[in-house]
Amino acid sequence: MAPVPKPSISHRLAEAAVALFDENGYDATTVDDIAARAGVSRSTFFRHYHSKEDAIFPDHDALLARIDTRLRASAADTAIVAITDAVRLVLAHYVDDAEVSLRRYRLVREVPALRDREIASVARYQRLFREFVGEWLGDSPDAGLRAELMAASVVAAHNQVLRGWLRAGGAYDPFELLDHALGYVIATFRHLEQPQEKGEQVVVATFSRSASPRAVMEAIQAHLEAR
Amino acid sequence: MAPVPKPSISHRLAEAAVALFDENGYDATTVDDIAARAGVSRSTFFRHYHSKEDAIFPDHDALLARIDTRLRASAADTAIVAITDAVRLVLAHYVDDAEVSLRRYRLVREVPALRDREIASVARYQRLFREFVGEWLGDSPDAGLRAELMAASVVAAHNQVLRGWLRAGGAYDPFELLDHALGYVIATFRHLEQPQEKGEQVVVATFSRSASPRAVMEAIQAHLEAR
DNA sequence: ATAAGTACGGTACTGAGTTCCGTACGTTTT
DNA sequence: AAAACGTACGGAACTCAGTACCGTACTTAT
Repeated sequence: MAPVPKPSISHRLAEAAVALFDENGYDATTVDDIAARAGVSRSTFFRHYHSKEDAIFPDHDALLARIDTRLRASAADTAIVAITDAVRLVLAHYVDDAEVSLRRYRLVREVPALRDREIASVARYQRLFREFVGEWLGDSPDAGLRAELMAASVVAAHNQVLRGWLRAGGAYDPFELLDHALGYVIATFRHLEQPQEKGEQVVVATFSRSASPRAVMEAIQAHLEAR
Repeated sequence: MAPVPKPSISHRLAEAAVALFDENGYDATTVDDIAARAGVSRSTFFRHYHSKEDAIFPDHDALLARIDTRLRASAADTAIVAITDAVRLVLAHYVDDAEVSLRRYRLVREVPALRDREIASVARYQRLFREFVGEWLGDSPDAGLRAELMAASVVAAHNQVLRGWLRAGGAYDPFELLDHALGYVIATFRHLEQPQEKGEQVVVATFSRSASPRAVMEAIQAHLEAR
């Protein structure tokens, strides 16, 4: 006999949860309702998901693990590539399941408890990036601060692109925007990281055309003294 | 008669909560315990705090309101000053009540529910900064992205300084470190904001001394075409 | 065939949070 | 002074999330 394509109980529970949340709202839906709709008992629900919220965020842990291995698999000189790849991995995770992502987005936007949960999840990604960047920067001066800023910026860039895509109903390909945003971030920190190797570079500055020669000279002098 | 210095019920409840959380842990402390210790009923607790967690974060709303008014009270050309002031306000709020902040930090670090709550609170500050910076930037290109990045960076800088201070047990004055971190952030974005007035500026670039003339020419051409 | 492991159902319990009612106290109105 | 009113608290009853425990069916290894 052809094996019946029996969907796993976890999937049935997740589907039941989303459907009921859509129909009746999050608060008005009890775990009993979800379990009943999925055709299982309440006990079974809590065996598959540790909480009612978990039924909507079933995959953050798995994705975090993938990000972690991706980051650890990179050499020091490809850290930026690794981070870019990792962020692209996260965005792809949403885009690949656009249907689910959009439904969840509408839900998360309305239910404070879910929004807080989402924010907490994002913080875990940020923490992962921070630790990775921290190791990458080693014990250079301000390494902790720079790691924090880079991680926050990378995550913020991703979130900005993702939110725009979600608000637009997933109507376009967000990866070019992501590359643009990440390029922005990388350019930002390249400016800051470059002074590290200043001895190897030509010092350059930008001035208004209207600036007086004297102001230009003062700025150059200030810059030379500051390095 | 001299009026007895009767502490408000809210204060008594907060003190009772913190004391019990310290003694028996967060999960092992029930709302009944807190109310009993404060000498009131369970009903009264929930009239003063909407949840058990609220008893530890009694002041985020008030601080958010202060930040909001501080930001709105600033003109466009002093936006950076306003943000710096606002962040300093937040840090001061922790430093002024060092005792409470440190106790809460130890607690929040151990209880996942409280940690998530704290993260969610931070996100609200970030949202406030983002909206402010967004209005400040108007509809310049990439305004949304830049606002997101600036807000995230400012908050990250603050958190990095605050966490270091908390980990050190509040043993030093963190405001110089905050100024340093914020200076870092401001310098970062100053580099990026300058190209805004590109029409009024001389286009300049930085190259390695080892770069071939051909590579330099290609980069310049790419830049000119991109603007 | 027996033993062990796993997955599910069912029951009972704790505790957070809500709703509603009653009451005491102080303030205003007439 | 008496009545009307608003406010703050106590208390009871309720819903529901989450946990602990036990029993049972079904599968797999030995």
